[in-house]
Amino acid sequence: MAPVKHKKQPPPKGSAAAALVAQTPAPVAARSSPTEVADQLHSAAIHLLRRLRVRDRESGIGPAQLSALSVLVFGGARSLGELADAEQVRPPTMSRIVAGLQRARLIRRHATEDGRRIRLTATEKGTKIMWEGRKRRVETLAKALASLPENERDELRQAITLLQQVIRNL
Amino acid sequence: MAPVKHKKQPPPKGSAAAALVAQTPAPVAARSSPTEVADQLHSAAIHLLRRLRVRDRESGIGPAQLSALSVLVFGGARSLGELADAEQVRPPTMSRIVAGLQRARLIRRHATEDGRRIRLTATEKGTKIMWEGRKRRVETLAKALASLPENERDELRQAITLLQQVIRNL
DNA sequence: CAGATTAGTTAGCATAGCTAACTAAATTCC
DNA sequence: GGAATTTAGTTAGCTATGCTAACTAATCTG
Repeated sequence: MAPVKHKKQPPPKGSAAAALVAQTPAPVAARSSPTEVADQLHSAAIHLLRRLRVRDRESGIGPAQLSALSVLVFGGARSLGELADAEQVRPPTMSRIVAGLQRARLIRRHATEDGRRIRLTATEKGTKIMWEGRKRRVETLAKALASLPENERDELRQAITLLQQVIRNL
Repeated sequence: MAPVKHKKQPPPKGSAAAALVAQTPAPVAARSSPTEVADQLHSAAIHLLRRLRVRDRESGIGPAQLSALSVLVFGGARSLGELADAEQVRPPTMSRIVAGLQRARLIRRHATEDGRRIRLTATEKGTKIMWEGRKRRVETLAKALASLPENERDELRQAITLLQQVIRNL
């Protein structure tokens, strides 16, 4: 990707690009206080997803629908309320997301014995699209990851395991 | 692409929470193929931000406004177009975000010699709110991070450095 | 100076988030 | 057994964010 050159600019007080990732106070002696790690982690997560989002758009499905669908595809069938919980979203929001997914024939609703609840499952089409989307996303990331030497990639994987623990404690 | 086997979880009887983080194949012999690392990283980033979003709502500012404001506060003044680039968003979108921020007195616009461009700066109020928001966010994360033993937290910090490189290569 | 380019805005559309208020089914309780 | 309560989902209506297309205004180029 080209680094978007602007013709002539009166330097806006410091390169715009520099501030992008370095949204943290000072790059001084790197310490591991929870606060610093938290800050950098938060920033990194934001920028990571912002980049990947671009690929996701190719699916033609909105991010919320995509994420909900992924739960159904990779996590299996569940009710609307459960899906809302999983996505940390209110029931009315999930209701609309589900309606959209159904309209696009990516999921199906089934009745259950409990007449209030509905069981949601991914369709063939939904499953297929999900896998393709994951493939695109992961391809992009994997390409960038491939430039790391194996041992560093291994460190990263190790750290992700820790990160998953941290997230569960959140 | 490695067709990693997924077993469909039969009954979603398990708490919805279970599937939240475990949207990845199997906790089998952990390997470090770019694909697997990419997949887990992507999933972890999504869930991390989803949790932190909750705290962000307390600021009463939307996520896009908050993110744009953070660039101005921590990265310094810049033009609307630059801000749009930084946020990976189209100019019309940024135009509206900026309008909202201005309406809330969190930023100010200034004329430049180039009559087409505007210079955006955070106000006192905007700066204050941003720091408070960052504090809340980071507090939440830091608390979770604090439950890690120091050496693991150090590993994590180390890995974030790698991650930042990866993101730049994205 | 005329035309092309660049910066931002306006209009109009879709998705996603929320709360409040509703319907319908199941459960509780007298 | 039937009324009251609780639970699951939907509908309505608001705001915020994303987009493209089409516009205005300023600058640059030839």
